[in-house]
Amino acid sequence: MSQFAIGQLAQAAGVGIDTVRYYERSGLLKPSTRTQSGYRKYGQGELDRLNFIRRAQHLGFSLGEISELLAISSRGDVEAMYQAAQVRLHDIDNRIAELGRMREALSQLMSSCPRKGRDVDCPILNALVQRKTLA
Amino acid sequence: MSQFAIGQLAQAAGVGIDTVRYYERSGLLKPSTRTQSGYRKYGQGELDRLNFIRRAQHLGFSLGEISELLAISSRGDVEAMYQAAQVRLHDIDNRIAELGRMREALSQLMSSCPRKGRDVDCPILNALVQRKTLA
DNA sequence: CTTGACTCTGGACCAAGGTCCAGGGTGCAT
DNA sequence: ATGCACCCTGGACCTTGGTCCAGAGTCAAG
Repeated sequence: MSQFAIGQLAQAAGVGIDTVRYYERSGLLKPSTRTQSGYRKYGQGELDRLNFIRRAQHLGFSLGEISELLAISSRGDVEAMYQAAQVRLHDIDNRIAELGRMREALSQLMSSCPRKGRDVDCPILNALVQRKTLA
Repeated sequence: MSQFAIGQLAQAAGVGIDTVRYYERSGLLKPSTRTQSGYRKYGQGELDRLNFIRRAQHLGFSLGEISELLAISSRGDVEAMYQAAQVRLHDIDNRIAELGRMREALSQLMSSCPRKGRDVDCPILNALVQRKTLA
């Protein structure tokens, strides 16, 4: 009978107590029972669920998405899981592409910056001030 | 004498009026003058500055960083500008790397997902539930 | 002179994901 | 039986970059 108080659960999952309560408010994780005095009690299933949430977050899912993932998971719906992963993957790709464009623009400006001399010779400054636009 | 009211300035830069006032609150952009009745008046310099802010944002700088960039720019400090760009570039690289790790983990899980059949055969589900850990 | 568009201020509100606090109650060990 | 660690609730607060609102004042045209 592995039963945890909220502090033990939080520690076991490496999160803060307030985070656990926040997840509960968000509808992601509720205690399996409460004691007469109102203390939350969690079992192994809740710890698994909490770890699931953390791992999904690590893959970049938002809490809202994770809520859906948990429902999908509880249905064992493999196809839906795959679809959700695909949506996530596309989003990650978009973000990488956007950052790549920033990176490109910035490094391009930097590569032609003399790093000394007058401001009018600095392409970074020029690009931002639009004295002459290089990017 | 190109003088703009806030609405004209906002429109010229393609931002909202509230955004201009927000930048003012944030110490980024203040009107060159005010009319007797308190209306903000902006000149070409302020429009340039606002465009600078927007372009820097587009390169991924935060408003706090942009505040520094503006100071650097007004000093014409090319070296500092380059340094700031470099810091930004590293941050972008870090974010790209992090997203790349997510992408890798996710696509790896997806590639070995049969997309049908029982949940125990879905590596995505398994990774999240830690039924067996694949990632 | 009136109408309508514009602007003013101060402050509230939004997303997301927490984090912290006060003022109390509980559980366990000594 | 008392001290200390733990837990409860409800709500406020944080960050970032805005967005929206009410209630009031202003400007330009007709």
